[in-house]
Amino acid sequence: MGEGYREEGDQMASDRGQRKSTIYDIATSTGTSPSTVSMVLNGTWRRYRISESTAERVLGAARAIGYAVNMKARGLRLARSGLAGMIMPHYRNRFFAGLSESFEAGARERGFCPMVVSTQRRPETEREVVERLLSHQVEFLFIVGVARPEPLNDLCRAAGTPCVNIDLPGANAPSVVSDNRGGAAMLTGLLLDKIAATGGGAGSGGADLHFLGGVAGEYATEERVAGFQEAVAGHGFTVSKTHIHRCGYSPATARQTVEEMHHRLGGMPAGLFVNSITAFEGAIQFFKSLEPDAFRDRFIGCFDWDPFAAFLPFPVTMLRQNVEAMIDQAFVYMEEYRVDACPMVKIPPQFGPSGTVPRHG
Amino acid sequence: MGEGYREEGDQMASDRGQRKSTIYDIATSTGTSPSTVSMVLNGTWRRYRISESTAERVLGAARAIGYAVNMKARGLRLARSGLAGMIMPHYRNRFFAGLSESFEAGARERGFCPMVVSTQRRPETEREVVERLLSHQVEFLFIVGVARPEPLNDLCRAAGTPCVNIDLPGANAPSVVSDNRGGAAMLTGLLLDKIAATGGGAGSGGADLHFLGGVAGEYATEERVAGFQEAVAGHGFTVSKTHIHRCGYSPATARQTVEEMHHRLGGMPAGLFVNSITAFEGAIQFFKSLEPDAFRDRFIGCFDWDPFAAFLPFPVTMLRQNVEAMIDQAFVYMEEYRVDACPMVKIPPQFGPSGTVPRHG
DNA sequence: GGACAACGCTAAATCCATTTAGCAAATCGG
DNA sequence: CCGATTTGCTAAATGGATTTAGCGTTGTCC
Repeated sequence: MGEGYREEGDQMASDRGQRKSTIYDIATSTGTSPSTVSMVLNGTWRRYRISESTAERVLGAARAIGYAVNMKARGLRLARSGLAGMIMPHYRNRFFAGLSESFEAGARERGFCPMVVSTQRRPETEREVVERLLSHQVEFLFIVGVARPEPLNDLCRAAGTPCVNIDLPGANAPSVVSDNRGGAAMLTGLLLDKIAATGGGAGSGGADLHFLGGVAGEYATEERVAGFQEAVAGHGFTVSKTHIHRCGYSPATARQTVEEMHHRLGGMPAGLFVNSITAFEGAIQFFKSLEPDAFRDRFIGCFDWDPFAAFLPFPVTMLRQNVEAMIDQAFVYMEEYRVDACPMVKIPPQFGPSGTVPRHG
Repeated sequence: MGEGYREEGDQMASDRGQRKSTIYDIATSTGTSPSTVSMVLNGTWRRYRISESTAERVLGAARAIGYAVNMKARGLRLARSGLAGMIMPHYRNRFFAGLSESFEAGARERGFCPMVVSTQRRPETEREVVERLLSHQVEFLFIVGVARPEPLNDLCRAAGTPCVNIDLPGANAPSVVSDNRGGAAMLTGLLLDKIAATGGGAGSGGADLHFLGGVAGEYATEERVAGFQEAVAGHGFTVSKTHIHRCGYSPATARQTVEEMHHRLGGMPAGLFVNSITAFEGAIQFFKSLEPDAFRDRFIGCFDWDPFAAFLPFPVTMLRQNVEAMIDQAFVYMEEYRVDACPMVKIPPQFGPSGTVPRHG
């Protein structure tokens, strides 16, 4: 074969209607060759001594028909897709929504088209989506909030695609997580201070402070429990295992757990450390049934942030994970990616609301 | 040219390291041709009389090297990218988060890889992102919450890509929106009934019910104002323009507006219709400063839903837009897309929480 | 035994953009 | 006026998967 581009004879291919226009169309209509068109559109034409007048002619024709490059073809040729992938459990809280938006901004800044897909925490979906993204040749992949990211890391490695774990760490890729332990210790310390200031809290050496939510054995939960216990011990209290309720993340079980706790104690504890916004949602479902007075001198902390939770009828201290810093770090890891290096960094969370809107990108 | 696939002589191309594996690799390693491999991997091999044993051999080799099809190449050949695009303002509320997740589930069900990109309501970003998605050959595009979608619709039309507007309608593509007018009338009626039941509300023929938030001239706002007024009139009250505060969507201005209103009235009105969750966020910033008693026999409604807002220290009636139905309808429009038809459908919103988790996909 | 079908597979064109090697014409130097 | 250079552009290969047309071999049937 090798007839190159379309010759005279079928000039009017445009009557095929909705076919997308290509550089061949532009070449025919301007009486030039596809190479010329490609060079002009890529801005490399000066280097190949295409004349100013030809360049203008081509550019004009391209604009006239609203030409847009076919990234499929370009990507195939250049082995660069221009796609940046990220998977995450869902978008239904500020942490994930913020990660998503920061990622998109960062990807766009770097000239990629962001591709975020949610997987509803289903391992099978996670795997399928990663395979899909890889087959679309994403140039790197951020894996957010996956309990066991190693199989996904391996998939990426097999495809030669850099990846970074975010929120939950994994052994087979660089990981960026919140400083769960430090943050939990900080929040716990703050609650203990508040309790102490009101003169309450110490019953027979143990602090009247409970930990609610999370999954036993899960990285983030155990880190936070450790920070919690560390702070409790640091304040001179003994640590009681019975004060720690790893009841999962679902609002329903958190609600039930907090209700039972309330029943057992005959009222609210002096302090409550809630491990996530979803557990918090469950807790306040129960709180709703209590008198406002039940919260006098009671202090609640939450390792997550939501604008509405800040306006509840009792004081809540919220920890906001530093979404922007996490994403920035993830990009750094991605840029210096080597298959053999799997560092892990812990980003300190911050108190209070502060904006979740990412940098403009 | 035309040497087809790699001949003897460079069998060991695999020493090039990280190159992704192709059907040519499989063909060489199994002693077959790329065509055969392609047919086997696509499941069309029986139709072309490939023997069972060859098929097994090829399949085995593919699995062994972890072969994944290159969607770039396939897409180029088939003029089908397998990509489904959606743009939306952001993910920071349940409405958008829900749309996003429903879309992803629907796209996956239909065999597409979803590609959701947020544009922060910046028209320039919207345009850029749409161009990008089109150049990646998305097979259709959902455009969510864009004030003036027509230029984007035109871009899609030029590319021969079907698109559907969601949340805010546009003249140049099918549109799926909430029944803003009907929903607003429903919510307004409910507030008026509650007010009437407490015996309050009627001051010199006008209802003591205010409308807060939204942008003058914007489609959704004006529809909701119309529904609001319709219901007020329907209850036998005269409609007062001074009760309608289109103060935008930002929490800050909503807060200020509601504060001024409170000052002017010397207290809370009997009813308050809040036009969006962000305006609501601003309003409760102010409410926080009031005594709980200020809300006795006061009724608040919000044309949006958030799980936390439901647990505030005063009753709020929330309208939840029917995200799943909207996305379903959008897929229907997409499937029966014709460039000349631009229908619009209004999906009734619903009271109360109900889940935002989309169908499993 | 010769025509024909069935079988099992492959060659080659195609999708579109990129890029290197190189061709023909114009210009220049001497 | 001839060889050398510059100018302005094009041919053709490339990337990976798909798909139609068709090739060689074996088996069947009259």
